[in-house]
Amino acid sequence: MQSLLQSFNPALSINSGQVFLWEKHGDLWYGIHGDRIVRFGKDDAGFQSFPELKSCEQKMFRLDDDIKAIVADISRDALVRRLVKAYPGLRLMRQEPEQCIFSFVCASNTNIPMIRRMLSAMARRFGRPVKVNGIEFFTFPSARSINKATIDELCACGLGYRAKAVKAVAEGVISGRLDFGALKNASYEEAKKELLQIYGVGNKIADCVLLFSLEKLEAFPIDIWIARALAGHYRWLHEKQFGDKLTAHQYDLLSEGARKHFGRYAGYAQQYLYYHMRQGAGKKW
DNA sequence: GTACAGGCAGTAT
DNA sequence: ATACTGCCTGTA
Repeated sequence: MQSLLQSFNPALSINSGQVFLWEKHGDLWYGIHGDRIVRFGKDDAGFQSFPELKSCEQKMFRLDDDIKAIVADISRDALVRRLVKAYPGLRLMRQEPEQCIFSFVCASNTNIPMIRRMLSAMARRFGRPVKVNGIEFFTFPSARSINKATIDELCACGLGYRAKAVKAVAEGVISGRLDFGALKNASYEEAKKELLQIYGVGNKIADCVLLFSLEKLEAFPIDIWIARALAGHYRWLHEKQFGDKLTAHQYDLLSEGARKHFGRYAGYAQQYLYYHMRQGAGKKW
């Protein structure tokens, strides 16, 4: 178990587009995890959360997963088998549902530096300041505090037209219409259907939330990069050839095909494919 | 200037 | 049902 934590490299997870609010100061990585700041370093530095929370790293880094069994399962695919070996520090992380859904609603039609900018601005404005090692951080704002903000205030965080969607998510959480506890217990299909009801949440964002925060490891989010990977390496999944843009039908077809092919841990496989596609592909950060 | 970036909802077929 | 289009904002 401990060796897994030691082999974790936050930079890989950030570049795999699953978390956005991690930054490196000196030799240490700091991350915003909901209402807490977490700190991660190699060896002696270990892991710490502020305020302290027992077993926080087990949860965050999914040390409760049977990673051996998962890797064995997804390694039935030859490409994934190769990538698992190539990127040993890459891990799927377990996020807090609220931070996760707000993050990915902001992620639509933009890029990682912009997402980071938006989320940081929201935290600075609506989060709580916390000093760790003399560095000031801001916790991720609660749905309640986001809901109290006006559309204009959210726009001032650089959200643009996404402000309306962020507000809709906050209202969903406050009203109880969006119940993450219930979604965790529901099946993948049921939970996805519920998420798709929320304004601003489509196929891709729903799958991200399901995979990263609602324990649906079969979820297989398909963005432009995964679509390219599927077109390049898994052409047989396609009914016919198509370009970069994904229609709803194509998304469903590919997503279901991928879940069938990669199995119940398809989401893990997706992380490796995504990271691989971004390698040397003109990253802008 | 303009193309583009990790989608979405609204509208037209 | 399926395809097309506009959209905030920042960068190359």
